[in-house]
Amino acid sequence: MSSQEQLLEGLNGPQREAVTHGGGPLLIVAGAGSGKTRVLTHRIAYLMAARGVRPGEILAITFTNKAAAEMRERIQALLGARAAASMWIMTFHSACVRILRREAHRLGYPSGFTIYDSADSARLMQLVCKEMDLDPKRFPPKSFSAQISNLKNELVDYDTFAEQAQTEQEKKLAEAYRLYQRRLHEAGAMDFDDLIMVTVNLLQMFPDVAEHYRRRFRHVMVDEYQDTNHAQYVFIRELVGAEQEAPVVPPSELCVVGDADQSIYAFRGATIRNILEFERDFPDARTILLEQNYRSTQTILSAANAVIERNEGRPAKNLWSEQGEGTPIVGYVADNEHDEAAFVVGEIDKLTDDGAITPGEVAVFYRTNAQSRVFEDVFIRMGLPYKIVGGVRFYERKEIRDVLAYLRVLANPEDTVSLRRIINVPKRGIGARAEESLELFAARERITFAQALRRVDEVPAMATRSVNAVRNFTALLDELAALVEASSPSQLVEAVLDKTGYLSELAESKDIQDESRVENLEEFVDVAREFENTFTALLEDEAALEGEEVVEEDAEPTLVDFLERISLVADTDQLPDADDEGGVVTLMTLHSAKGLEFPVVFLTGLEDGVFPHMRTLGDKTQLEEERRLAYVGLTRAERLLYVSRAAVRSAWGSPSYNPPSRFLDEVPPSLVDWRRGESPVLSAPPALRRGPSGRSFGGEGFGGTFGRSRQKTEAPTLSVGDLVNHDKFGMGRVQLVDGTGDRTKARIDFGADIGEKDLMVKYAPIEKL
DNA sequence: TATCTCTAGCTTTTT
DNA sequence: GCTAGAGATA
Repeated sequence: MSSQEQLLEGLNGPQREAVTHGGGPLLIVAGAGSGKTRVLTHRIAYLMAARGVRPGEILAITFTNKAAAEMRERIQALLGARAAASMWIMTFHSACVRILRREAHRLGYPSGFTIYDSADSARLMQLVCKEMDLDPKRFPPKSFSAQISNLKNELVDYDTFAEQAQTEQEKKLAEAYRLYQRRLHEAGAMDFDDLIMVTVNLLQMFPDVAEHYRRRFRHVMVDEYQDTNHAQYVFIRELVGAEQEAPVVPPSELCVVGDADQSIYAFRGATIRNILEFERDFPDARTILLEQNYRSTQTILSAANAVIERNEGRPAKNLWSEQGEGTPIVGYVADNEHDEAAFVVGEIDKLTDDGAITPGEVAVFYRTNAQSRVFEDVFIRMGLPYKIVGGVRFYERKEIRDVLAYLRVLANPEDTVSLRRIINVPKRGIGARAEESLELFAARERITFAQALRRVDEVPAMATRSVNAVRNFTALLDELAALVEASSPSQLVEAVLDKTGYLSELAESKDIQDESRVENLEEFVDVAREFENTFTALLEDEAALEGEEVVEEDAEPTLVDFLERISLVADTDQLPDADDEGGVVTLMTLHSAKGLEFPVVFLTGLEDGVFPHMRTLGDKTQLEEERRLAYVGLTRAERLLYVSRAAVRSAWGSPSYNPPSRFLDEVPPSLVDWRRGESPVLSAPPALRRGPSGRSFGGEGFGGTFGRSRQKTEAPTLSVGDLVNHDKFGMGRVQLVDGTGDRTKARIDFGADIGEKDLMVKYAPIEKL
């Protein structure tokens, strides 16, 4: 059998077609569990075996590092490490950074530009708003950040936006956008959204750059295409060169894979449009449907199909399985979240005791990270091994960010946000006052903050003590900067910890928290060492591969390489690794669950207000996204699926009585075996019940009359334009009413001080005037 | 200038 | 129930 035949063996009809299709653009609509990654990797292998494509000509783009790592692994298994090493298999952001490092100088960025994550960019926006003297109540920096991020995802630059700005809000936003962008550029920094947008700009402004990458990447593949936003879509289009009039290089072959039903990132700009309109965007496109599911039992698929069918206007798709009916779904109604966690742990205990299941085969899903705490408590108490994916990330810890800020300043002295973060950390007597003087001086002299530091003697009204403190600080930076050339990243980390006195300050502290900080910093040094080892190995691989080209004599990883790795590979993405014996139970949010599969899945917190999330209840579009999220969760399960909810759950410190999730109602009852169908807690008198916000419905606590529950009798019927009075916010006017019955939501404008609020009419303490 | 205390707002989800 | 930022106090 030829190697080509081997590659096609075991694939079903549509899968084969997808692997062998050549020529025009290809859209693979891949239902959950339909062997999408298998098709992608086999397609790549087939391209090489049957069509003589070189690995260097292949670009495969994913959304998460997790997905990229998995694909690389599977390609390695198929084609060997050498071939895998010279392919670009990476996230959108990594691919763009790689292009930008080479080309961004054309737009005035240093090649070692800093990458600002959301926290950094929020900080910069705060500085910008302060500089503009904006009232944070009326113009919240956070909201500005969010809006600018949206604009960038739509490829709207500040000039374009300024032209169309009408209201005062928009005009201020336009101004903030411009200043923000200027500060970024001055700092030699880009935020996450810039990485995509600037790359697009580059490809559009410099034909030679576009041509270079078009020549290189003859085959472009995009995974999770339903999650692309507009900027990413244009990036792909430019890279492929689909729309040229008279192409110098013929368009590259494009192959995208996606499933509109699994689009769960619309909230950050992803548009299903891209997948729905693929055939219009790329003429001569071919679409192949993969509908056979190899993962789950028919019971699980039927449940998932029944739920997702409630979404309107989706192209019909019917997942089917040959795995048989399997076991019914197990349902459980707990009294509260502790009870729910205890049930989950109890079930896992039973399953693993029987020996039928190992902990590593079990996953517990929840909607928000906050829900993980209870599970963690119970897992620890019961001695069940577990692992939480996501949550508070290592690199978001204060001490790590502090050290990182030092490293970034060493790599890029103009990086203002980082510089200002560490200017007085550890405390060295440069307070808010001194910082402000420096800022003022910089503004007046039209120089950057970093330059102002160097001219501290000229700053007026600066205390001698402060001047000395600043001098010592710059001397410290210079001392560290002198080490950069000759040191590895890990040595630099150690030097920073030592010479700044950061470590000794923590070591002397009596605070127990600081002990774990020291440990985290030690771990960080290890991370740096680990990075050096793997990086050097990788470089050698690549060098060996491109044999005829110049082999770099010193394949030492630089500080910039290290920082980039940390910005883009947010966590040492802990995939559940099948290698270690038995493994541990995986706990994660539904979002991080995408792309994974487990024999046993617990889907928890199925309550209206939790999942679907409170903020989505009144909005049909958002609710449909929640439903897709439910679909993703349900389809992760291979053999055994549990669904559970809690009658009471404490949120914001006080209990809230949530109704069952509507998604539960959408699962055909015949598929669910309710271990416990209701909770006695539900029969508590209404006066004792509390709404999601913790306010009691009726009178105050026990004193209230049962009959006076606001739940049924007092929810006012509102229409747009009504005047209302709110216990806390005062008078307001109804702007918008949405939803029906208990789920009615109203947007009410309470005037300039408070602004608009979206309130659940049923729960909010409002009366109609 | 540094530290303590209080309060508001907060929880989606990720690169 | 927690945290970041504001304001008060030493």
